[in-house]
Amino acid sequence: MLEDRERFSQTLASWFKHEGRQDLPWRTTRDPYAILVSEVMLQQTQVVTVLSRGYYTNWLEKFPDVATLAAAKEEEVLKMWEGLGYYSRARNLQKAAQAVIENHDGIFPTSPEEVRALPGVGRYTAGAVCCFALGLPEPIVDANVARVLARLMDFHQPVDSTSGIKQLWEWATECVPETDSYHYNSGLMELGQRICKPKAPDCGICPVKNWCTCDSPEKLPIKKERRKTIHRDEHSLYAVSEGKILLHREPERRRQGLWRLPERTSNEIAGLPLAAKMKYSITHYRVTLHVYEITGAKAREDEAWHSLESLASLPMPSPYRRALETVQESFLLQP
DNA sequence: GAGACGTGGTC
DNA sequence: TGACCAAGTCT
Repeated sequence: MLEDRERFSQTLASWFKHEGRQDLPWRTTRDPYAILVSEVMLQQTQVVTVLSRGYYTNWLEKFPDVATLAAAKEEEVLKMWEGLGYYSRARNLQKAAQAVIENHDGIFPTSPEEVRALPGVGRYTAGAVCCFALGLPEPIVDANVARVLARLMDFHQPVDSTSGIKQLWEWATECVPETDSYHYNSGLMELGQRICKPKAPDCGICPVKNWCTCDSPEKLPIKKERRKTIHRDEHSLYAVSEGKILLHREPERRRQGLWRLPERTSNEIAGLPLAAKMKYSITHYRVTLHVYEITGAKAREDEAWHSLESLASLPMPSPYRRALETVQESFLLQP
C-alpha cells in the first residue's frame, strides 16, 4: 500500500497544476455533455488522434448540446465520427443523449449511478465524467492509470485479468482524494501519457518517483497474451454506372449504418479487372483488399446505388474511403 | 469471460 | 513488415 496516500495525491495534483497540459479543449469546460463527448472519443484512442482532424471541436459545433445530438440523423452522427473507429461509440453517444432527454428531462444526470447507466458509459467513463465535469471524488482506471499503478505497486499480475482489474480499481479508489480529485485524476492519466510511458519511461523526472516500488518499469504492466494476427483476402467491387456507385450498408448491429464497397466471393470476381489492391488492419486481422472494376453489377440485399456526388457525405470506414480514392485517382491518370 | 470492435502511430 | 499500443464497452 502507498504509505502516505494524501501526500502522494497532493504531489500528483500539484504536479498537474503546474506541468499538466491545460490547452486541451476538454480541459477548458465543465459541461458534462462536452466532457462525455471527449471521454467517449478518447476511449482506446490517443489524444493526438482526437485532436488531429478536429473531431472534438467539429462535433461540438455540429451537436452543441444533448438536445441537438438526440435529434440528429444517425447518418450525420456516424459521418462526424468517420475515421475515429469503434463506431458503436458514436451511436451510443446519441443514445445517451436521447436517454438524457427522455429519462432526465434533458438535464444531464449528476449521480455516478445515473451516469453509468447511460449507453456506452462504463466504469471508467462514468468516473471521468463525474470527476472532470462534476468534481466528484470518483476513481478512474484507464490504460494510463493501470500502467502507473502497476508500476507504483510493482504489480506482477496481468492488469487485464478479472482479478488484476479488481485490484487496480481498489488502489484507485483508495488513492483518489476527497478534494481536488480533478487535478489528481488528470495528473495520474497525464503522468502515464507523458512520463510513465509504455516504453522508455522518464523515471528521472517523475514527480512521484519516491513512492514507486518497481525496479524494472519497462517490464510492467503484465498483460495477457494477444491474439495472433490472421491474414485474409477481401474482394470488393467498384461498380459505377450512370454516375452512381453500388455500396453495401452494414446490417450487423456493431457496424450498422456504415457504407462500404460490396463484397463478393473469389469465384464471383473471377475475370474482372483489378482496379486497386491495398492492405489494412482491423483488430487482429490483416486484410488484403482487392477492388475490381465492374459494369452492370446487380444490387443485392442491403446494397444500394448512390450518386457519386453524395459519396463524400456518407459514413464509411477508413479503408474503403482510402480504396475509393486510390481507384478514382488511377482513373484520372488514365481516362 | 473471452471475443469483437477501428484506426493511426511508433519502433 | 509486423507487433504493440491507445482517455474501454458491450455481448
